[in-house]
Amino acid sequence: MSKGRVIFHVDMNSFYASVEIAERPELKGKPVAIAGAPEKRKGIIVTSSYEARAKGVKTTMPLWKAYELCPNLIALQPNFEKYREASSKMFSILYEVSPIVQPVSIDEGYLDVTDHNFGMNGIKLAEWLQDKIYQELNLPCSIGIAPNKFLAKMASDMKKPMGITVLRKREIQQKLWVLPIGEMYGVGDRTEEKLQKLGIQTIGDLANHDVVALKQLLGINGERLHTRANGHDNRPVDPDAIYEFKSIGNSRTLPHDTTDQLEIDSLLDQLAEKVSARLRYKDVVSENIQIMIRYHDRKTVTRSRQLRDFVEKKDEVFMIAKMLFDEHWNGEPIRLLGITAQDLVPKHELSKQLDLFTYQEEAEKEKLYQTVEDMKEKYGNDVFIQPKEKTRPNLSTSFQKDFLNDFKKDKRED
DNA sequence: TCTGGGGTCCTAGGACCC
DNA sequence: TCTGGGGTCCTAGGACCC
Repeated sequence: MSKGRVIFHVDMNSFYASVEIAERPELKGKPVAIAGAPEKRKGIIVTSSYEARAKGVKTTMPLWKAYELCPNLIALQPNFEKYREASSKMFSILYEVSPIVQPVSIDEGYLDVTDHNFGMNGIKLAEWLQDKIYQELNLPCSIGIAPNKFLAKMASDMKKPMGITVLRKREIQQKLWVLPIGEMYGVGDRTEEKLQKLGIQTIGDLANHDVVALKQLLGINGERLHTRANGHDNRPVDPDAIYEFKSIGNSRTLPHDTTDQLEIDSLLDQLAEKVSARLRYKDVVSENIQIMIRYHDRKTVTRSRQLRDFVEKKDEVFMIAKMLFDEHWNGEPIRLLGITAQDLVPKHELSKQLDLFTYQEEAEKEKLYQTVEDMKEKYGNDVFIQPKEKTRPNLSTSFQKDFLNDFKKDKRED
């Protein structure tokens, strides 16, 4: 049997608010909240200090409601640039402990310290780490210590702020099973409702419930939750996970619901610009563009198109988004628009396919090579490892130009 | 004038193929 | 003469998390 692992889950406490307080000590001890533009309707609470939470202020609560509960609330505009910087400093400290770090969001991550403990036991090491983050960045965090990711995650939630919690396998019954089912990671409102209908109130109830019934109710997720509730989770801490992103999207809620074509086009244009810039920054191309339309009544639809070419340029992203929008908008007032690039492929993985396309074009033009065998001879078998079955008419030339010209003309005529 | 913006994973139906 | 079974791809929506 292999040796048990020692996993940390490090969770920054009310991160955005703490970063602001670290910078402005006069805010310490006061009810501070980070919220979107106060004059606009997107003014919702993103996070808040523990003093604000004590008054009932919660994440996603509209700002006006937070003021009702806590009249002396200090609401600050978010500064994500600043938070990203603090985040990267925090992760640098984690990497000083172990190279096996998996960031999962801007303010939390897993560490595998099984073989990276400097001869300390888990608690001593966690104390050292928590202290270092606090001394160097003036930011509080909670750390969960457990033999796997799920238990470490649950443990870090048990003592906040500045807590350190060990959750051993043998302590599950006493520390984990007593928690209400809604507090389990992976159980949201909908799942909680469904489980309660089976009479499941606590994580312990879930752990001891018939797994077949759970699978029937929740599909594969039922089985997984059951396994986790029993303390099993063999997922490794994966330091490469951050490089494997699946989609890049931008969306924005309009200042007011609109049916105005110019306003809509201008927003689509901005979103396409952002998505494209981020694709280029990450050095990937996309094979599938999705738009999201949220209507005045919050009803939300998504529409996507699988492409015959990879796209990355703003004009390409815009064109496809605009096409999808025109095809599917029902004419009702719109609250939010979004564009997401999916099916991402790193550019460096593309060269072989591109070579093949170029080659096919050449071959067609010059009629030099007529058969697959010819191609194999010239390029080797490698080019056929990932065959693209569909032939891909090139979307990026005349069609695109026509489309964009039409669009610009439409705009002028308005 | 209730509910932002960034993601991941799973499900389910229809088309299509063998 | 009335309809199997398996697989993949595409699309849309839902649940969940921070």
